[in-house]
Amino acid sequence: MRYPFSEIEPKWQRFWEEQKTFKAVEDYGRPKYYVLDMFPYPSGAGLHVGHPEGYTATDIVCRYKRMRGFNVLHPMGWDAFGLPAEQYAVKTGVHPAVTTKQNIETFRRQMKMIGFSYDWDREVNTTDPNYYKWTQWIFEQLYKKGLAYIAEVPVNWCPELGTVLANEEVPEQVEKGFTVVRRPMRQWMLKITEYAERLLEDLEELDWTESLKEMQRNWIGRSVGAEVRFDVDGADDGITVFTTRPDTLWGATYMVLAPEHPLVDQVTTDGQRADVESYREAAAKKNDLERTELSKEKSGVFTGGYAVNPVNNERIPIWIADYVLMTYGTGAIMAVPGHDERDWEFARKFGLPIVEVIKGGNVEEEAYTDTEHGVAVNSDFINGLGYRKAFEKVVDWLEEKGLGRRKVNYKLRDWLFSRQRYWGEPFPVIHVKHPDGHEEVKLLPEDELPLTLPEVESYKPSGTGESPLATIPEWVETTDPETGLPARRETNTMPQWAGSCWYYLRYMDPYNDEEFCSRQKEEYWGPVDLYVGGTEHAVLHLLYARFWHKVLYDLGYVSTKEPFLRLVNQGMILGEDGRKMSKSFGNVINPDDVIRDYGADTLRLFEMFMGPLEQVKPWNTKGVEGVHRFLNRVWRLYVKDDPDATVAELDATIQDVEPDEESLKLLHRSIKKITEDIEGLRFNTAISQMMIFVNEMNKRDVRPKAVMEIFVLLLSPFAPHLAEELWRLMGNTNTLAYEPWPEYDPALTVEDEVEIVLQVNGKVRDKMTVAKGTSREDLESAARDNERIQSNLEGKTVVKVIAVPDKLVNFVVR
RNA sequence: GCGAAUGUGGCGAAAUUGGCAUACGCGCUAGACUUAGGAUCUAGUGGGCUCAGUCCCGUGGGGGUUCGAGUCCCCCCAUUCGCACCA
Repeated sequence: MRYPFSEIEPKWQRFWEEQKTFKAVEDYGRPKYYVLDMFPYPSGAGLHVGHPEGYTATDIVCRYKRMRGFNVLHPMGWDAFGLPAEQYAVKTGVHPAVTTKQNIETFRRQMKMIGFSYDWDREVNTTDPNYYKWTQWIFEQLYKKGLAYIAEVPVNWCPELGTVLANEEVPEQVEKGFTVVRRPMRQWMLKITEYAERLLEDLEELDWTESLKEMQRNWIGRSVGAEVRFDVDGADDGITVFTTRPDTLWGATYMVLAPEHPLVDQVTTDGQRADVESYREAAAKKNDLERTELSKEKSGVFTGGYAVNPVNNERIPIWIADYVLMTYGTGAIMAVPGHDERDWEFARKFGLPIVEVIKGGNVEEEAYTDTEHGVAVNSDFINGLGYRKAFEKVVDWLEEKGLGRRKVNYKLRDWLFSRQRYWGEPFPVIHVKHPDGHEEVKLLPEDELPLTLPEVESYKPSGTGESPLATIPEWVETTDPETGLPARRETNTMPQWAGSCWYYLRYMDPYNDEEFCSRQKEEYWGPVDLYVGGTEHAVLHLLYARFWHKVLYDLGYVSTKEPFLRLVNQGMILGEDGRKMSKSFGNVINPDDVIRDYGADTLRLFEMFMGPLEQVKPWNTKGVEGVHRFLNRVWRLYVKDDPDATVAELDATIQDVEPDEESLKLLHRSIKKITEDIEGLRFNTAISQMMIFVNEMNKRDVRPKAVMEIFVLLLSPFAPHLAEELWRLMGNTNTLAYEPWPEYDPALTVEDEVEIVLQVNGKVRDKMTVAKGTSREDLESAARDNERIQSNLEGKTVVKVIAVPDKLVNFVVR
């Protein structure tokens, strides 16, 4: 027999919705707790079982925190700009807003079916003009602060999609069979690099997993070194390189410029020009991916030019090679083949000299790069010094001579912030054409925002590399309201990341027409106390959002340096076959089916019971049945088993009696365990404890009502529908959502008697039960009286006795 | 190649500060109730043996520290994730 989940669940969902049980209201006197889920892109496929994993975890925490007296903010919304809806529009002509709306309705319906306690009155949608008005407004602040600029940059152009892609989007599209080529284009960029140091430093104070912080650190990629200038025939300013190993300057036997380096033309001699040109052309045709894929084999060409090594005035040849990237450092390096693996490979291939300047390895065999043990040789005034000292001495010397300076470099690059698409936020910008021919970028006045998306005939890319917006002259052509001069609107739109950079702020004050969020509300609700989402956003979304937050902080709009205090990545849920869930494997589990067959509470409970939240784990239908059996058992514990009953009645075993000692102890141990596990997000072990409680109570003929009532509260964050129903059954008239969370009595969580293990040489020989807190001495003498111990000690010499109260006694014998 | 994480029964997984390894669930075995069971309940379930014993082995492998190691230290191996010519 199954409990009637299909009646109970919709009933309580309706109740919560009608009563607005989970509406969050600013109540400035009460402590707040802000729990945030990464809002989804509402795809046409609907929710999959991966979504509810993190959402259930946060829902449990929210329901628990409410019972703990916190004013909980727990909102949901939609990251609804994006390529799939636009691609669909290109194919079918259906406006992306239409498909987006349908998809959102599906998502919302599915989420409500799982019983999540969101405050749906705070729902946000990044494609809503009332929302993106403020995305545009924040962009204007960035621009005014000098953090947004237009640059002609080589971009990843995808002809099939008719758009450029961000570096991080390239592999995904290439995998789908699209081609991606390099092509220079006018783009909006955001100066995230200006915040590199702070984005790195402030990671320290965050309660994020170490591996996540490490990913961000690697992405930012800080490295400390020096810039050094080399004199060059034909280049007045010489060539500046960045190096982290200025201590190896004496070993620099050649230089390498990136093929795109602006000085290549100047240093190239006529004799080498043809070779250099053809190499540069070949390099330009490759995208970043192809360049790295060919990394196994080094390539390059001699320019014919020479530079002078500033430390020893030796003439060294200048090469170009695509293993040097224009986008990092200065786009030029000094090559030290003796002590850099890449340079060593290159020197070997092209027969360039390799000089040892750090002692410790064999530079004929391989590059020696050990900075811990190596000692400088063949290096004039730093001979004999280790890395650190040599580094400092050389840099001091370079600075003194004006040949170089200390420098910190970052891998992080400025953020390519425009896309040639229709379905994104329009830039609130016009390009004013002045009579003298020059163009001026002007922001739209703030009171004219939002600049909404116009209707278009066709969603197809314009084909010129511009977005479909470029095909609507009546939208593009405008006049500057200030000067009356003709102007063009910006036809690029913002990338999908823009809307998700600040949505957590809008939830705090979603209907505000005057500001993106009132300062008072931000100070109350912010920062986010707990943020849960997938690892796929470990770097980009979280870095971009932190960047915007810091800018808003600098401008005085938000009160904290960081937006997300505690962050947890839930692990992916795999298919039953252990592979990633995918249509092509046919192993996708649909939450709707699970809810239909077993109910939402079962889905929630199983998602949490599978294992630790952060771990990757496979789905298992048998396991779903297992937790469903558990919930049925809970139901039977409380409800009279009467097939003819039309209304559920309390089971006769539940009696209003004084709880016995044993039940009380079980209850209080359970309260302790479950409370601590929720705080630590260890939902799987919290559920185990509930199972232990139920297994035990199942054996009883009499179940004290007071104990059984408290258990309902413990269960409620996990299986809220069932818990509400049982709560009502026990005579309560209101929702349990705001009942105080049960407290445990520490005295009832410890046993008065403990089992002591008796060991001889570390092997368990017997056990005995003694009063808790029995002293070492008493333990030892009791152990000596034990028969089995006596027989084991016979004929042996006791060398040592270890007695640990409440644990064990161990005799060490010879 | 670099960085991070993880390796425990047939499977998902537990195990405060080092102190009875395998809680809880799945699966499996046997039984009860049943016309029936893919319902429910009870018992059992790491491996081995000279098979009920005061036995031996056992947390990826090898060493070490300790009275005592899944847990601490060193060296390997495997898997997963991230980065990948970042000078």
